[in-house]
Amino acid sequence: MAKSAKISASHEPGGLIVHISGLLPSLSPAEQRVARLVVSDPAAAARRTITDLATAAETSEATVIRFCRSVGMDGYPQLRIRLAAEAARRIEPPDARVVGGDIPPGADLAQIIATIAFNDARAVEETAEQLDPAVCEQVVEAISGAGRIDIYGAGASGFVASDFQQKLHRIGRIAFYFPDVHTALTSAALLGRGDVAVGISHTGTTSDVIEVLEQARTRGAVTVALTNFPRSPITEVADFVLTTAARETTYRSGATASRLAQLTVVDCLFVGVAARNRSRARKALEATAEAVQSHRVGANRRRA
Amino acid sequence: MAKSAKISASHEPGGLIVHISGLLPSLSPAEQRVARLVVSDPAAAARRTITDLATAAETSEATVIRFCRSVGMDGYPQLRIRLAAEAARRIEPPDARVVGGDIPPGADLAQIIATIAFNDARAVEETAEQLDPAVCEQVVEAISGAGRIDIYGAGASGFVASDFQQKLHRIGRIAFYFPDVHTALTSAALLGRGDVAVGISHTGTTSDVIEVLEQARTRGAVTVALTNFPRSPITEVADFVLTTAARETTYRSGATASRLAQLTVVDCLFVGVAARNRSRARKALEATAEAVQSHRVGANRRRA
DNA sequence: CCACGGATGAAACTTACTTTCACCAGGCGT
DNA sequence: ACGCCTGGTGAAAGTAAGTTTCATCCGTGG
Repeated sequence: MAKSAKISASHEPGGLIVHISGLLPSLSPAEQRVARLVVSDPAAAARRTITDLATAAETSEATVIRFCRSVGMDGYPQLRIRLAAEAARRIEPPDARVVGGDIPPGADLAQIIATIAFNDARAVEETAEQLDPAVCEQVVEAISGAGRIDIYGAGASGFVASDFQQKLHRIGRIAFYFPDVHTALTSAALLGRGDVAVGISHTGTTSDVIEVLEQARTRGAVTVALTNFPRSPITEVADFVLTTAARETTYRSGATASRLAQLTVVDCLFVGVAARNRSRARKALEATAEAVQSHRVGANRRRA
Repeated sequence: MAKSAKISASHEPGGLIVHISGLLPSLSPAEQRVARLVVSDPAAAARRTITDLATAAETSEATVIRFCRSVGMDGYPQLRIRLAAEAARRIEPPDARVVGGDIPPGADLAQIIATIAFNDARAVEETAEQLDPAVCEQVVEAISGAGRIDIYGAGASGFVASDFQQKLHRIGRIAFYFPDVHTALTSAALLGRGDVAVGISHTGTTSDVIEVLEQARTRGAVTVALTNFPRSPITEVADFVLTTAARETTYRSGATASRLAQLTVVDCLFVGVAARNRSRARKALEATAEAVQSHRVGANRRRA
């Protein structure tokens, strides 16, 4: 009988499988049969019931239990769980993800999905990593104390601008979004010290947005730019620059990754502002949530 | 009736945890208590016995079993094993990241940013993982061959709907987005066989969107739902159901993670459709890009 | 107010797991 | 060679875990 079982069992380093095959020779014949089954296909073993496994190993349940104890487990259920975990962990490698930026012409949908998700998630993560908390802090402060917040964005960035406006509005801040240049310019002309103007442009070259931001600045408002390119023209008219980190390659997947990155930044600012005044923000949010409640039908329910 | 409903239950790719949190709202109160325990700490749950878990969730074993069945498992042992496997796979969080859904009151901006980005990125990844390529394929096919595509979405989901509309429009598909119920209903009434209607609702309970989708369906259009909850009412009026996997916790970070997830799905569909006819799509995209060129100022340049 | 249907837990029941124990085979001292 | 000991083993008993059934409760709508 393996006397060392107890000892090494408590340690049981690296993988459980490795551990088992290590002390395989020290096991009794019947236990070895069990061990071999387990080692050769941990996942399958995890799925079996003790009786099942015993039968497969041409032995009795009692021996399986003994085997469990021999390898340092409390009992069969524990072994089962450890086995499942082990098996799951070693399935990873065969994940041939399509990491390359572009999508090959012959790609099937599954590949497309994987690629897009990868890039999108990446854009979000990398954006967060390079965001300067200090700058964010200042922007949050400016917005928190602003008399009024104007948000500009054209085309795709317009959605983000609009989203930001809605968010701020929902927590009781006075925010506006202008889809067209003329009303935006008009509004910017009315800004003053203590107000904030936010300009969103992925490329940083959208003349409409730049123009409006410039106008706002000359009126004394704090200007904030959100763009992917830290040296683009829009940064020249902004007091604070926040950048996204989407590395769009082709037109193709196009705006989405950058959109997500922009939304993430907007969300950070929003939460930052909301966090400054929890109770007030919470109250406002609850009120707005309640307002749309009547437009919801009976919640999720069991299907037959 | 949503064909994919049953499938998605048995399909249940991606993460089991994600899957569970998706149908959390469709569970009964007692089952929800169990679900929350499981989701919040899968590894711990895997270690518990059914009686243990039941006690912790302040309910009976019977309810735990019911919960197992509700999420598509045969019984408790299977759940346990899957849970263990799942937990093992997500060895991810190496740093003391604030992975828990919520942001602590005292958090500073850097923490907030990290948390948001983490959750956002996660939502995107997990959404992609659980997306059923087969369903996507069918939706892409329907859209590719559609005479006309109507897209509905209210509030936050409206942005996504609008984004989708714009994307499809840019590659030459005839797509419409309606911000209000009445025009949407009017339009839906004019749909017919060969047309496609897409309804977007995070909760899946937005009555306006459901109503419009239903209308579209009775007119013979193919209906597609995009929601976070596979058993929500909207799925009952959809021929195809696509789900996102954002596990929003509190109001707080609120809509953003789900928004990103929705956009990702939309992007996948878009690319899928575009891929069906590369040259035509490329040409359309180039034309539209050129159109806005005059609104850009001299590209990125060195700062003084 | 009652009928209805879903949600729920107590208890009965089944299955899985664990322990006990008797048996067997081989080693070994006499 | 004979008993006697020892570790390995499975049958069976015992215990705990998981599953089903069913009566009850509670909110909903007629």
